[in-house]
Amino acid sequence: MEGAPTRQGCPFHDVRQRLRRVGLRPTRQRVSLGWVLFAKGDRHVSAEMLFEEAMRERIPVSLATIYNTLRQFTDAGLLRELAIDAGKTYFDTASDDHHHFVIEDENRVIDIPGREIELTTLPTPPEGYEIAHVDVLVRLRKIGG
Amino acid sequence: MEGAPTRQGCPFHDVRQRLRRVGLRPTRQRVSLGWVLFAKGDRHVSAEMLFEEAMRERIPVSLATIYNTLRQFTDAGLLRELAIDAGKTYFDTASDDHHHFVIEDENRVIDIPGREIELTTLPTPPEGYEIAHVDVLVRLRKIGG
DNA sequence: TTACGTGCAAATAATTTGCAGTCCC
DNA sequence: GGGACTGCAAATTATTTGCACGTAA
Repeated sequence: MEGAPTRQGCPFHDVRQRLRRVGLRPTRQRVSLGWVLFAKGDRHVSAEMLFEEAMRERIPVSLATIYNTLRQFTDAGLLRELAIDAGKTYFDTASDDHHHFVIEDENRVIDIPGREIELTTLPTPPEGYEIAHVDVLVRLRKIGG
Repeated sequence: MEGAPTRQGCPFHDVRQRLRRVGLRPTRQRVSLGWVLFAKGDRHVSAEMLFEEAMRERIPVSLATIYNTLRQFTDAGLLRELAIDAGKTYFDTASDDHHHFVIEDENRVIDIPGREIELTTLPTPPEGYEIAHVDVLVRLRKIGG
């Protein structure tokens, strides 16, 4: 287990691997965006937010490519679409099993660690359907607000 | 219980009352739309869906008014906005405490009777915030689909 | 009467798409 | 080299808004 030659620590390398594994060609833009999204733990981003972050990081990428990339990553299972409020789409780095606080009016999303919420019983799906995923959104408001 | 003089049964009358109670003038359009929305049990509609239904029912109303009315009803607490998929807004007749099945790809929403799902523990909100509402979305996919 | 509502069309916002040029394998 | 990818701008889709006219209190 020790001294193995794998270089897990290199985020760029990891991202390339990850992209290849899901069948996406690791291009400059995808690798850079993947690095922004995956190298810093869980993220919740909208296209606009990711675009601004990319600008700040001097990553040369167009807004259209941001949209396309977010969709491709989502289709590939690297991201999950978060339905927070209609009108704007958010994406969540797709770790298994956690839910979200959403702050009303502000557009902030905060992870709820998986264990802090628990469903006792899952409902029976209608005939011919199976459960793909369960989303729990806990909407918050400012006290006194 | 029997032969009481209240006329609970008259949907139009009920809707007028209801609108007045939340401070909305019971105009022709609002009463008609309220009737469509509230007289038939729980509903999940998008603006487009409500508009088409109104057309079928020969209710003279413009799409802009549908949007305005849905927003006004929501602000007044008669409806609740449902975050299903970004891109399109759905509204839910705001009964207390139930959750939703959402069928992937199709845009269908089905109520989960309140009792069929149960949260054991609610997570602790961050300092200064309180829980306004909990939404549970159970996403379904066709078996074998 | 008079402020509030409604309809229409134009405006805005978010996202997608077509196509010419660029880059990875 | 050749097909996959990107950027730009134009197109599409969902929703909101401004303003003249209609209508409930």
